[in-house]
Amino acid sequence: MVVADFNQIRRSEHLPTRIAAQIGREILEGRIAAGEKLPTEHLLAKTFGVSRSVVREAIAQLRNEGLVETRQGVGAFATEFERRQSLRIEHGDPTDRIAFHNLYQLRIPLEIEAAGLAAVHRTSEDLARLDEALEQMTGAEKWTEQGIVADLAFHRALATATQNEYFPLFTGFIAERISLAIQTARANAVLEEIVEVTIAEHVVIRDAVVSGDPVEARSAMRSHLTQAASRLDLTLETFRDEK
Amino acid sequence: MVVADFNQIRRSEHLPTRIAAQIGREILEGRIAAGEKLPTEHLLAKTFGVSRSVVREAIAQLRNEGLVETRQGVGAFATEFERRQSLRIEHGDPTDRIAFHNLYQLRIPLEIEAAGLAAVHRTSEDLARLDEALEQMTGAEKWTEQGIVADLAFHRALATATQNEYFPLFTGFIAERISLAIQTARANAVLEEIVEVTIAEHVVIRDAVVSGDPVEARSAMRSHLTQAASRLDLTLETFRDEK
DNA sequence: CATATAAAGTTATCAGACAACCTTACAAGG
DNA sequence: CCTTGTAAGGTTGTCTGATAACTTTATATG
Repeated sequence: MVVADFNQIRRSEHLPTRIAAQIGREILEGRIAAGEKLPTEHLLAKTFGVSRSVVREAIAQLRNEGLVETRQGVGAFATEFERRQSLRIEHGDPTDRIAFHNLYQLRIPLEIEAAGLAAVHRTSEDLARLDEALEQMTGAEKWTEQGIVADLAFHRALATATQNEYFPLFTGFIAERISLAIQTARANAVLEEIVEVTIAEHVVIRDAVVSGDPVEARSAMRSHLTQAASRLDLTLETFRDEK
Repeated sequence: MVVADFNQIRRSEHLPTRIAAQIGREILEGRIAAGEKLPTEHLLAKTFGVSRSVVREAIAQLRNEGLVETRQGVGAFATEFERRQSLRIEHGDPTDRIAFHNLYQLRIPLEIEAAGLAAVHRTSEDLARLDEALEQMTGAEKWTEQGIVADLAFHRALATATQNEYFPLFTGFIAERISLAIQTARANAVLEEIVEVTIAEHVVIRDAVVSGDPVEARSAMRSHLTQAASRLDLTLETFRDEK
């Protein structure tokens, strides 16, 4: 399919989404103050020139994002600042250096804790998954796609081994973001050269988990993350609590 | 349409949200495979015993959360694993003891890290917010609603002080869940008696943040969390990394 | 003055229709 | 055999109008 570029035909995308975006902008930029009541659905429908269904769907979307709250028989209100708690994270620019740094900063304590908990709670199935990921890592000729997948699998297996469902949820989300950013940054070239080192670090973590030593597992994970960070030219504060 | 049919969904709270939750569960638990097509809106409406509008809103919600994708004229599909980008967490049973424990377990490393980072990066505005929360905490006669709000505000201010947008996002989300669970558990009676102790713990954290000592801030937060956990009859493993 | 009741306004839900879009099948023509 | 046109059917997107549920406010009633 190598044809002329007809993609220019901007098919108007999802009406409710566009309207939700517009109303959301009004709120975020303060033209609709926090706590203030939005116009009624009827009025919004008329001003936007669409049906009430579309407006309703738009409002539902905003409510889902935590930007508005609706009360039947009363109206829709812009959510107060303090209560805006949506865990929705926009797919921002993957090359955003600061966002990347912040994500990594968040990841570190979670992964370290996960390593410690995994060392205590891991089952034999967990250990099998860890070894499987390590094998795939070793099998990968270079640090290509497969290596990245294996890396994700390793950390996911570790998070699962905590026996705490929230760890795979959170760390998986973060790790995926990070690895995506790395991929788009084309840092692969750099990584290819140090596969052996990376694998060695993972093996240390695995051994600690196997032997059931949480302190050692945490230490191994900490050093893995800091070294990986330095390979990515990240500068991070890391604290080690004495005694 | 005259007869009662109690097999259908009870109308206690927002219908679309509940249906979205149910369909979402079907997807997350694999009963609807990734990439598979969902039943048509008409069919879903009939099986749930609601109108198509409600089903549409439910699907819109799921689409918002990145769990389904819709294509006009074709259908709605469960999104492939790789493309799922949002963190979806069920509003589970607040009294679920295990979920509560797991949430707390996740919270600990995050809050500790946040305390350390806050000690390094806090601005004067951050410190003002911390003190404001502390004042409200002190002002509260008993550990009532107001005290809980102040507690949340304190931890939110601390997370904001990290200058890392992800910390308030994640910790705020978790903390709110936890406090909700506590409220519903009617543990207020217990808490009322130890307000002074709780406030004192917060003051120690604040002082460490003010003096810019990350290690001390972490230590203070750690002890606050572990003691709060013991007041809630939670047993947690905590690891302190030696040197 | 307190309480009950009515009225009006708003969101929630329902029902049915048409529009826009996609897929498929099949016929027509090369 | 292959390509193209056409029709049909199914699905989501949008519209319209109505009813139910809920809240607030005003009014009447004792």
